[in-house]
Amino acid sequence: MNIGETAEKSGLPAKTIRYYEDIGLIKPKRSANGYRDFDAQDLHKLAFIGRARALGFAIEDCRNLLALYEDAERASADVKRIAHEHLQRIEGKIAQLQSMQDTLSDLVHACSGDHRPDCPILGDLSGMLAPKL
Amino acid sequence: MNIGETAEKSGLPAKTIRYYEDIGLIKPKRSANGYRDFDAQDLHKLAFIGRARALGFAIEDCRNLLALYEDAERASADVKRIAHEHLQRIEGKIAQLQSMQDTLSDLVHACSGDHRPDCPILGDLSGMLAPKL
DNA sequence: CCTTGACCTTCCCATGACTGGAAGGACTAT
DNA sequence: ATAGTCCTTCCAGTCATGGGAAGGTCAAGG
Repeated sequence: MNIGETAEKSGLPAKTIRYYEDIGLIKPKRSANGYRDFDAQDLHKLAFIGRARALGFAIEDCRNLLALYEDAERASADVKRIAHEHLQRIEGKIAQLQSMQDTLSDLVHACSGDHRPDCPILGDLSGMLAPKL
Repeated sequence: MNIGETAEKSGLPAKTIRYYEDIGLIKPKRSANGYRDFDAQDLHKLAFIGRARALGFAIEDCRNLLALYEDAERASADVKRIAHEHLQRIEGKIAQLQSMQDTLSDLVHACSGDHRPDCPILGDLSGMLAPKL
């Protein structure tokens, strides 16, 4: 299977699939003409990576998860640890974004948004207004 | 004021301040010895940028916000539009992260996390288990 | 005057995970 | 033969820095 068909079936862009080969996540065979030749297992791996990426796992996490997936002797504890650490990173990011959201939401609501120059958003950024305690 | 003192007072690393000069956000004077020489206005701008960055605004947003801040004839509507668009991007990111969090949280709880190989996390990633409808 | 150490300068490289594009070879259909 | 689509590699860019090398400047102490 050529890269175009593989891209379509996996849902990943061809560029991304080449990149994954570059960094050693997959190792497709080559046809006589030099084209990459993907088999069902390559496709399965790509779909695995795609789902892991969609859950926000970093590439290195994907590499480790793939290795565990292919290791029949794995301990689920290892998988759980990776996922749990990732979950905590996500929770941290959500908290950070929600803090931004809270402040921004207040500022946007406080801004009249008309032709006049007065603006609490700029006031906050300039440090001239004390933020809420 | 040299860059070290400016970094300390603004809370930004000296590297970052040099970068901000590179991309034209600030234009500090130079002393005879070639050192950057920051005045109160430079420091104020840096603090402004620092606060905007802390709210997640992109550098280009910061540039536009700074220009509006320095324009006495600005319309607050322009500021509000930038902030509102940014707020929507943040809300989108939060929603995306919360969706990941939901799935991951379920998977992590469902994984026994012991020495055995059975793992619903890998099951989900491999596409072998139907996710909840 | 010389040295040490702290500061400053510019320049280039690395990050993460791709994405875009150029230059050129391979295949298919007419 | 030619056109069009696919494939290849390689190089550069993204975003907002951070790290580190090589070298100039300055203030203090001996």
